[in-house]
Amino acid sequence: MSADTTGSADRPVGPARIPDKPGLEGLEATWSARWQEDGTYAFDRSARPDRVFSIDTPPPTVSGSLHIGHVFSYTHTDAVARFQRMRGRAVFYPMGWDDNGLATERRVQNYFGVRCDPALPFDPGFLPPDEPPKDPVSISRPNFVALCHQLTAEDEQVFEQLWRTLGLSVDWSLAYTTVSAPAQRVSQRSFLRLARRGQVTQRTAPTLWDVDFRTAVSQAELEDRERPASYHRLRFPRAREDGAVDIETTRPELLPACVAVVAHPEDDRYRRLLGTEVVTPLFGVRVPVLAHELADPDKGTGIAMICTFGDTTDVTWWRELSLPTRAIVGRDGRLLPVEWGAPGWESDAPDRAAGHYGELAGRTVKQAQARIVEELAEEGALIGEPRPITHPVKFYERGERPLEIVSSRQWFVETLPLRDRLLARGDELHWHPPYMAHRYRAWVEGLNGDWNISRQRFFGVPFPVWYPVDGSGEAVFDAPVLASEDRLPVDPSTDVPEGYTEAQRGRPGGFVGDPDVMDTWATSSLTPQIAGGWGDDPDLFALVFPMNLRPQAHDIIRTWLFSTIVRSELEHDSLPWSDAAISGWVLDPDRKKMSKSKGNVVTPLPLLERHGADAVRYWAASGRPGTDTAVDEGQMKVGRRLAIKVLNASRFALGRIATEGAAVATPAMGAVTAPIDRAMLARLAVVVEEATAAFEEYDYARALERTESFFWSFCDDYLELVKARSYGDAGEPGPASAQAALTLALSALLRLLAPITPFVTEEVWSWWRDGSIHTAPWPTVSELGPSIAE
RNA sequence: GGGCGUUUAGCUCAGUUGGUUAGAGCGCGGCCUUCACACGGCCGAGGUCGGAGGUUCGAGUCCUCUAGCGCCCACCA
Repeated sequence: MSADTTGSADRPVGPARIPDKPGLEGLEATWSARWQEDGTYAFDRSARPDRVFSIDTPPPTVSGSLHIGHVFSYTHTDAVARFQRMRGRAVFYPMGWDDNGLATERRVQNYFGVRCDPALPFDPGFLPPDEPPKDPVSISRPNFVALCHQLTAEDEQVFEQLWRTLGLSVDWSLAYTTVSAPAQRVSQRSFLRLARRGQVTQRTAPTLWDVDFRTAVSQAELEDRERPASYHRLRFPRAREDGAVDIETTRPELLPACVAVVAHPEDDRYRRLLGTEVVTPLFGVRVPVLAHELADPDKGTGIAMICTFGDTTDVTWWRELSLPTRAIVGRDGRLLPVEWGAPGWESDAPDRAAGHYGELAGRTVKQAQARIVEELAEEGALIGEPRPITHPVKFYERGERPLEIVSSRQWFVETLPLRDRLLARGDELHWHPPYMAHRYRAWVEGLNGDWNISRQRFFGVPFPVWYPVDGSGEAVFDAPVLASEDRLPVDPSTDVPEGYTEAQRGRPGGFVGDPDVMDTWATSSLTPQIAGGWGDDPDLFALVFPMNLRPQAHDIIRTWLFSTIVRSELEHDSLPWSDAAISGWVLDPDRKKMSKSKGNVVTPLPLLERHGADAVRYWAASGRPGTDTAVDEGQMKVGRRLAIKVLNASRFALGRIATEGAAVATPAMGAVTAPIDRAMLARLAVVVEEATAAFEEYDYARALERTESFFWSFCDDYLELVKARSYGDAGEPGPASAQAALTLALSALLRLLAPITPFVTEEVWSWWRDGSIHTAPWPTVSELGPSIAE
């Protein structure tokens, strides 16, 4: 910065600092640099705990570009942070980057044209190709992870620059990333503590599985998509009696995995069949006819085939009816080989079963379905034509093919036993707006399984766990060796458990590392602990935790907000924060949801360049809490006009109240004598009260609306009157009262607007005041004069 | 199937315990370039507040029912 910023005492005061033609251009660069230099937003660690206001800032995923939705919700948080800071709070406002996880892997794959092959050895001299080649280059896991770190570091620079341009008042010295060593340490420490208390356990269980990414996913990452399907009516002969039952299914390819059929206990059509057996067509497998409440008499023929596993209902039936497992879908989504006649695969006609199944094995489920329908038709087991329907199918939210359910070994956080406690925490949390609490409650009440935190991926926080290898070379998964907390973070693929040497890796009598990484939410759910230095900086953590505010958008209530409450409940027996402020979505100008596939994503940088940060912030702050808001350049133009008005009105007002070469003095109490001035200040006092109350409830939009409304009438009416009075019209009160009132009003108005439009208000403040407006005290009614409050 | 939100001027939205002729901005029409502001100012037209019923002296605001839109959740036979 130039010399005039080095010390306020040397700067000229009064009107000399006011430019002749004030403008908005360049304010972002000037003031963001100045704030950084002055440490304007630095967290004061010496503050008493009750003076701290801590914010659990959402760490944006850096694998991709920021879109306007980020600008929208981060502006809301920033406005609240600025208000609290001016209220005298020591604001703990960090920024995090979520660089951990599958999103980063995908970006690295596309950006560099590489693919991770964990079987390859590390290549210390590897350099990525200049241009992504047509066929991806296979590289080792350590090389792949290095590229992930490299690219996310570059992305983070770009993001930080955007946030500075937007004017976020974060303390950049507190920045963290979710894949950094400290974050991994926190994540692994929490995992180990849960594991030692039995709150995270490992088990082999039916797992939601994405066959393209070849990883488990959790319930929170599911979404339903409407997909076409067909009811196929299959005829199952009875095993010992004459007759048959017809069963409709949309997944005939799972017939070889059928382990039972099920009807509702009250369904008279099937009651007499309960306890008997039927035989699967083609495969000749005898399966029992069972009763279960979940069987819906109105769906299909009212009797359903239970397969391991076609959907989550199958899992429920399989578990509650204690059924055997006949798994046929592999991790790649293709049908596994099966030895018909072997234990578990008994058949009345094993050779025939093997013949039919031979047509299916190795095919994808889709191909297998087409083939088995032909076989069923040839056998005469398919009754009538398949009947097309449309129904909801579960997908991984990032996936392209329907999820399968495969049995696999995974780590689970035991969330189901916590349900009641989690509901109580949801009631305890202050939601803004309050109705957002319903989404959390609906989610917790609908939980149907524990939280699977294992992912069969590469870039993420590894499990700090090894397994002994027995004499025959098999890993003993039931006897995990947990890392000790004092050596975290560890990577079990390169670090060695205590008591072993690297030479024993993978050898009989030796050990193997857990190959998986944690779900990205397993780490993101610890952002209050990561940002607060849990375990590493106990004084800081005690100061900031539990945090005051979790700001986030409503789409991740079931993931981030929920999982953060789970972790805090298990680790600290408390809420992680007292308040949650939930932002809406940004819609495109036609009020459609933005998505990459639709190509309607709006990027913020051109808008910031065109309208200025204050204007974009104004648009964002006009969107009420929790309300979906359309991108509206018209609103940004209004914001820009407001910012320009602030410049010009302030220039005019300061020209009236300052004298050449002298500072603008704070008016003496009682200096405002004229009724018109007192009336204006009285109205302003109401605005101060309303804006303060609104901000305290995180309603930045109401605060802005009240302030802005007053500001325009102040300009249009009051300033015009002052103009007339100052020009010496007869019979008007003298200028002293007007000058005092102008001073008080301008000062208060600038501070009321400062959380929303930080650049222009700081600029004007600098014309006549020392120090930053953003650390100036929030306006009060009493400062406007002793009698105004009445 | 259950739940939440929303419906006010052509458009985007305010309207906080029910109270005089329902507000703003954009857009539209008109006027104004003299000393804060043309990246501007001023003036104007424009709404039976989704629909039906109810409570009340009085309803955009409260209650019941109902319709449209959006979203969340739910076991996909």
